[in-house]
Amino acid sequence: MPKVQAAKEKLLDAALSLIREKGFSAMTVDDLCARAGVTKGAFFHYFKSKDELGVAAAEHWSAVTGALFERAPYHDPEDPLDRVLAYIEFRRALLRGDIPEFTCVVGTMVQETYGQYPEIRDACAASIFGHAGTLVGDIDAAMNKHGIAADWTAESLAAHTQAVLQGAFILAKAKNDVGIAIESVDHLRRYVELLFSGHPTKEKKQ
Amino acid sequence: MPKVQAAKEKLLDAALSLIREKGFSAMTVDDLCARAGVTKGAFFHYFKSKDELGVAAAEHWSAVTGALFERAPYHDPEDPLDRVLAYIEFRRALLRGDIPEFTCVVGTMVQETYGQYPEIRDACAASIFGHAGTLVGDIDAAMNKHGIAADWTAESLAAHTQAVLQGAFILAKAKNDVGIAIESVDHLRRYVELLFSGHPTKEKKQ
DNA sequence: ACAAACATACCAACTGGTTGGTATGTTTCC
DNA sequence: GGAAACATACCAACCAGTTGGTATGTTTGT
Repeated sequence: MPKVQAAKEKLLDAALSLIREKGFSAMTVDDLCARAGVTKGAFFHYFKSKDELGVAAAEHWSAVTGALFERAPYHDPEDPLDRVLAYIEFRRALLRGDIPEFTCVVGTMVQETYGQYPEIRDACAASIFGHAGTLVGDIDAAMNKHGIAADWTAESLAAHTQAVLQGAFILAKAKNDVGIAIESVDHLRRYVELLFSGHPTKEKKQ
Repeated sequence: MPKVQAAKEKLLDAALSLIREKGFSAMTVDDLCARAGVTKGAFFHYFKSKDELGVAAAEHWSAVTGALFERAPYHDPEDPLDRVLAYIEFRRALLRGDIPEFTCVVGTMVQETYGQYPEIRDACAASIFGHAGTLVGDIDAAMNKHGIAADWTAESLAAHTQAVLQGAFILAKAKNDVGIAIESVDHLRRYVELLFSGHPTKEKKQ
């Protein structure tokens, strides 16, 4: 059982949960080590500084969520609009449990770091907009199929879905209640439905 | 003329700008005193703890923004839907300058404090949902006038506007660019228009 | 009217615990 | 046996909060 880099993985996982619970600034290196069950020596063996861990945590988050969304079932529908709506429904279904279980690590972290740690900010941006980018293909296909010529782009709608989700997390934290977040996601779904309603698909309807 | 409570006001104003710049946790009491131009003694004369300042800062933010929105011109239109759309346009117009100039203090603060300082969280919630509450009357009136019987409430739409704005701030911080926030507000405006389009007003149309 | 008593508004220096980070081991794997 | 993977011990700077003060009002008793 060689457990290569076991401490590093444990530290990164601990970082994700601690950032979700108390944010990046309030999370101390000692917190991190305690939760990971390693010592400070291990921490600074793998990370030159707390900032560097922040960047690594954002990248770790991208990897973890990337895998989750890649294997999620919302890609299955044949119709691209159905895939977009299934994505939103999937995000809605993820809103369960306590708040730190469903909120976004990089959304939380970027609020505290955008002005002070540009490298963390950029890693968070890569995570958020990288994920948004995975939606662009489906939105674009839906726009084409439904013959939509709009003053908005697939990219901007994809980004908007992330804005709604990030904002929903903030409202849930403030109200200490998931329900308010679910309602915003419902508004988002309704918005996408309205955007594409009244635009029959190219194939089915002339 | 020893300016009654001059230090307290300066400390609260300093808190608003510092929280917007670096968040609540990363802001130290020394930071606050330096920016306010007072000493630590003055700080602890007015606030028992940093937590208590957090609560006071949220309330101060409520007062400042409350006054701003109360005297804003978006209340002028006679049609309630026009007032709602004018509010969104007003929020859009506020998205100018550097990021700390337009982002939301309580939205930032609640992310870091919701799990550790329930009193700060509640003060932030009161600020956010108190402001959202000022929209409910207009939305309700618009729903009545346009004869809308929906599976959503005026309250939930009002909250959703705040979710979009909060999320837009996060995206702007991540991308270090206001533009992405403006695009989300445009999506929000389009959503409200779509919700009420196809529902002629009760008076004008039969 | 007036001073003693008290309250408010602040300041400078200090404290003990915490923080990110380092220096120097010891163990584990190939 | 040698390097990577940790652990132990420690430090200087920083942190929230305290102490003990001064200066300037305001209230009260007479």
